[in-house]
Amino acid sequence: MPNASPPMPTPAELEILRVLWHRGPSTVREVQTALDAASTGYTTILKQLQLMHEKALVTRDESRRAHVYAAGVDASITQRQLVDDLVDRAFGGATDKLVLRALSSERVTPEELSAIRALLDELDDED
Amino acid sequence: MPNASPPMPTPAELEILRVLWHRGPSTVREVQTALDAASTGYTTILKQLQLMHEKALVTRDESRRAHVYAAGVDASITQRQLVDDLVDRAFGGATDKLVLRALSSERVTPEELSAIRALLDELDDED
DNA sequence: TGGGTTCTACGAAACTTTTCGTATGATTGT
DNA sequence: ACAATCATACGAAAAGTTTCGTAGAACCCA
Repeated sequence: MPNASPPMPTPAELEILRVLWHRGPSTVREVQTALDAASTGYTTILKQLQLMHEKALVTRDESRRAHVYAAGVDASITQRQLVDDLVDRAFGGATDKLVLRALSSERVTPEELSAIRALLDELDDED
Repeated sequence: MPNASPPMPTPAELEILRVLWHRGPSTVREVQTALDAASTGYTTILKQLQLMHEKALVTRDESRRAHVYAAGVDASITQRQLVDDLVDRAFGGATDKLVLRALSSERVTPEELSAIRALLDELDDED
């Protein structure tokens, strides 16, 4: 049911959003332990979530003592925004340039290539 | 001939790099006028380029009075880094997820889809 | 030659982001 | 009931980014 207006998440905020997207509504403690190595202090995460709440990037359930935070923005919408933003900033708006750059990375597996080919076929069928 | 170690460019730095990648070696004035609307002050761009020089993101030719700056990092390498970074931060390392998200954007033209399909075919041939 | 123009260098303000210390209130277990 | 524990709130330091004002050197030209 999320939104449209909140600002783009910063890098640290995105880390937190990924946790919330993955595990669903969570307390500060849960987010902290989910963050690899938990190298960042507890109050850092707390403060981060409080700021994100002000920015409407997360919602907060205060009914229990340990407040429960949930993502306030869709993963799909946010990811789209981030991709579009990078397309504009680094590729001058040419989406295909970004895709080509991503695909020529050695980090792409054959399975991933298959998934992409399947999507291409779908897009063709639509038109 | 560029390199590997310089830090990732910030958003404002990326704007400048795009100008240098596009027009080649340029003076501060040329970069400024190339930047759309030239809304940012001259000394701002100058300072930006000086900082980028310290970071080795650009090289500088001081033989003439108006120093000539050139990109110190490859477009392809930098773009790859930025894409990989976004893949990690927003998609948990799954490159295909980013590609799918990019392709399902309404901003992709049929020509771009063709280019991507061509690359997929190339990648298949290699294996 | 002298005044206006165009540079660079330097420093610093204004913001944003990230981090954490400390205070304080709620909860728990013994 | 009391001490230890766990949570939030608040403030602010530390770090990074973006912006520009001002000073002074180099250049141009009437």
